[in-house]
Amino acid sequence: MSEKITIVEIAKLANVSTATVSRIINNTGKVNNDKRKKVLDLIEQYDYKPNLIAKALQSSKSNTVGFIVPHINSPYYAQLFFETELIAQKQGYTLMLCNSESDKRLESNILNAFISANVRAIVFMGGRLDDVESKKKYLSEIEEVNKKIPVISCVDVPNLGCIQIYQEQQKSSNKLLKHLSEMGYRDVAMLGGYSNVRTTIKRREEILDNAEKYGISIRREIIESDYSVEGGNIAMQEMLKCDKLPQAIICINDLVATGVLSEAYKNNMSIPKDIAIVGYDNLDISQFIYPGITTIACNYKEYSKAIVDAIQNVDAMDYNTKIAVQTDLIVRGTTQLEK
Amino acid sequence: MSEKITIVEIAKLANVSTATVSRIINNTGKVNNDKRKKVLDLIEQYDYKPNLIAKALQSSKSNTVGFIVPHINSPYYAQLFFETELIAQKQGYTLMLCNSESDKRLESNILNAFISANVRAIVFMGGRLDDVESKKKYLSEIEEVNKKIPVISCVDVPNLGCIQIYQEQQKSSNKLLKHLSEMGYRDVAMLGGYSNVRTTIKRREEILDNAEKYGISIRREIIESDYSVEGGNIAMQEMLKCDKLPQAIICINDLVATGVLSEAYKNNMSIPKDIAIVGYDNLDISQFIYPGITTIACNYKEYSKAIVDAIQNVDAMDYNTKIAVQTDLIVRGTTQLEK
DNA sequence: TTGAAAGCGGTACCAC
DNA sequence: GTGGTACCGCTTTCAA
Repeated sequence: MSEKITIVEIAKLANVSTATVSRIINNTGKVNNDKRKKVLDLIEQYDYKPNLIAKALQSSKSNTVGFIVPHINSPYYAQLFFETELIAQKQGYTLMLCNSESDKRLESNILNAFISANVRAIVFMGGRLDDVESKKKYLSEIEEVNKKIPVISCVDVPNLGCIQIYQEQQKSSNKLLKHLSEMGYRDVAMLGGYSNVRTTIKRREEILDNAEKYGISIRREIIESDYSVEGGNIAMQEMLKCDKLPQAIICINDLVATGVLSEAYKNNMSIPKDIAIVGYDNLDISQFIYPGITTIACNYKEYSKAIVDAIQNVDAMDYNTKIAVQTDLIVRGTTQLEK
Repeated sequence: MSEKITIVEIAKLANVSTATVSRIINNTGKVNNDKRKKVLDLIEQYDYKPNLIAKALQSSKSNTVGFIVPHINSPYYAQLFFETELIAQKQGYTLMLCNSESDKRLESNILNAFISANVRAIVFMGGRLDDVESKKKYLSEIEEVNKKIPVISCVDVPNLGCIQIYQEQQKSSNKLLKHLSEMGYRDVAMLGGYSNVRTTIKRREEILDNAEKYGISIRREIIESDYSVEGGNIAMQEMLKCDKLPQAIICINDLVATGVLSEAYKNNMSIPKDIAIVGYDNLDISQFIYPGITTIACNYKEYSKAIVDAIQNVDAMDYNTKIAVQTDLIVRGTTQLEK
């Protein structure tokens, strides 16, 4: 390994002090033009790169942001992370991503790593924060962390003292119900997700609370499942045992919807004639899998922008800032026959 | 924000030197038991966390590993990253993930960030390294980086002086051809991917070079596409314009295969009766989307393990170490009717 | 404009 | 066993 060159060497070679080199690199303070040129040349020549660790130590501020997601191999988190990283990168931030597996010990390790790494902010996407059973104690742990390092929660958690940025659900639920109603689906079931997950509860509530005014009746019994395609497969198998199938199924997300769709094909059903299917998130695949999944879309770009904005302005923001990112209904082939 | 407590404060409070506290924290050297207990109590009480930045500065070694992927929202990279992170985390590493978008400037920024952050190693997944047209100049830049920080390439690049870990393709290609032959598919087309991508070229070559001995003829013309479901949609639309369809299509990956399958459904085709479909990678979805995609599977766990092993033993490894991770054929409904 | 020097929070060598 | 202290690479104040 070749030795890394430091600011001291550059300074020596240029016959100036490290202070001057520092000024040149960071464009702070005035420096004689000849010296500037000489130093810049040397930097070029020796391919000098400032040691960000030293910089971070001295300024007690790094340009790193910590991300905790339950599973990055879930396309929803991947998409959101991806968009966020694109924006954050342009602002000079580097993101550290860790998978918590929603596991207490893992998450705790990650938090410590982030604190020790002096990250600018910690962004929490789902996981234990999304668990309605998470104890007061846990929430106050998060608040403790928030005292040292700004925490941004991507889940709407009541009474949690940190910045929260999450998806708006009400308007789009109404749009969805209106759409289903117009298409003539009156007997509708919900499927997938677990009843201890905040985001899931919220989605269900918005549907349940508003269905009546659109003349839609929602089946009381919800077949639960995890949030994967496989979950959709299994839940749909269960659903198919019903005496009378609903006219439409609202799935907890697009992956589950994909699984439901797939299982429907397996049983030679025609979509949406035999049954209509709806998802949430608007993953890439939802658009391209036949016949296209009708979905309540996450506005990934807006969401990511809000996150990065929060990271940048975190010091000026109130601990209890809540930001709801707009969502929208996207109608595709699983609810509406192509013309 | 509450002030972070440092080793100096702990030392003062315990009436010992920082050296002693350091010894206790790191379990290096002997320390009187009373003092140890006192210090440990203080650490607990004040929730002291050593500043990893300072540690990294002083040891000129961090526990961070840099990952560069073209798109984390590609499920293949997401899956591989996920598995790697799980293992790496257990070994005490934190991974930094950046999306290069295969863009020269972005990638360059990322590399600088990684170098400045003093990462233990840099893992390259695809991207520009996978571009067969990447200039000698680019490769020697990578080798330059490799002199400062160990680089691990997940692409098999001839004449590149760094550790390389990639998927074995030959055996599984033969297995695939054997399977297709046994199922009676003689007229086979390849679809998807671009001809400037090393991994793609390799996959195609292995098929082309071995088809004959299994009595299979591969169509000369390859319809290209990007590596997404949409790419599969579009390529399949093109394919359907053929006078005579092939009996089977080998797609460049599972996403493309999903797109092809979807387009086939759209055209009321029956799979695999009308046409058989094969993919690569074995994504989660391939198993659960009806009727299940036959695929050449990446062994994610083994692959990830090899990567983490390399990170740990990088200093002892030869610059030119090449490791081929085994792949395997998984037969599903797109080539074989369910019994 | 410029440089000397004091840290940032640890680690580790050396002396006691 | 233990403490003093130089040092990791950089920024920033202060004085010149």
